[in-house]
Amino acid sequence: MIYTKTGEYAIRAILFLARQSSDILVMSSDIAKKEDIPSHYLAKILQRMAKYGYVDSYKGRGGGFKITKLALDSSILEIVERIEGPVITLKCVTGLKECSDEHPCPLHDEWSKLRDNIHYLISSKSVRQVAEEYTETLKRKV
Amino acid sequence: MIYTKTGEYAIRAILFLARQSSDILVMSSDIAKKEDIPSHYLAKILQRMAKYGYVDSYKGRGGGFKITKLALDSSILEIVERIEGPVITLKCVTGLKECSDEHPCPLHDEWSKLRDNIHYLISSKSVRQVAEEYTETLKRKV
DNA sequence: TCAATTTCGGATATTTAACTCCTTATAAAT
DNA sequence: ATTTATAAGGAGTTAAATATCCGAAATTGA
Repeated sequence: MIYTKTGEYAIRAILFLARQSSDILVMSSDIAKKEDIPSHYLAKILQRMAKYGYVDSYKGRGGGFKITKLALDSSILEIVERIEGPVITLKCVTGLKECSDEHPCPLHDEWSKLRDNIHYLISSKSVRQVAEEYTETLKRKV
Repeated sequence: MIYTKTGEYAIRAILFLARQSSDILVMSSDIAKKEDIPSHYLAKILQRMAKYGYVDSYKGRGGGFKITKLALDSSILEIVERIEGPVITLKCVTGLKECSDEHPCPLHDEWSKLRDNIHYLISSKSVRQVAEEYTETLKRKV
């Protein structure tokens, strides 16, 4: 896996919220049900994301969460790293201690490229873009 | 990270053994010291690798481990997956439940390619090749 | 034969991630 | 006001990964 579960849950929740119309509030428990995420655990994650400014939260009856502009304009990578720390930290796929740009192991350069590609893949589009494109895809398939 | 620590330790140990001359035995504790791996923990991993046939083990005074042909001819991926199970299982970087080849999310195809590339990177060369090429690199740099 | 050394195998401990539960604060509906 | 519904926050539990410890078995050297 490339994220922790916590990070994965965070993204799933954010992308879910990003696909809702901007004026409604969604309850934590609804997201949990729809996305099949442990309810109380997700609640904690949303709580953190509210602190980071990725969602706005409203207490009390009729309350819930909605995504913020900040999150819509952020990349998946940014949000995940905020939640779980650096993504793909392994120095090199060989794990060799001495492996570095100066003393590269045989896989080092290729691995560096791939790692960059992964980071690019999840950072070059905004959450908004990903969500919109995904919605389009689902429509077409019907 | 792309491997668990256990998997990483296993590879480091295997690559270390692959770089030793074929007639000597190396003690678990030596590998641990040289590769900076928790000694007792590594011992367990070597024990498992002995069962899998990746190393031969010799008890008693003067005993230790040496790598087998099987391991030298295996890829890093094969060995890691034997130790820790499938590498990079996450369905997709978006984590979306509905995401699949039929209903691909916007990152799905690119991610599939990258995942294949990673697998190729760590499976197309044998441990022997990687070890030899790395030894060459280290020589040149002196 | 005995002592020393090394792996083996099982048990235990520690750490971290994942998950749950309970109480409080807040807001809306009755 | 009171009830109901929701998030916030703190504490606790479970599970899995990581790490340590110890006695047994095997092998070598004295």
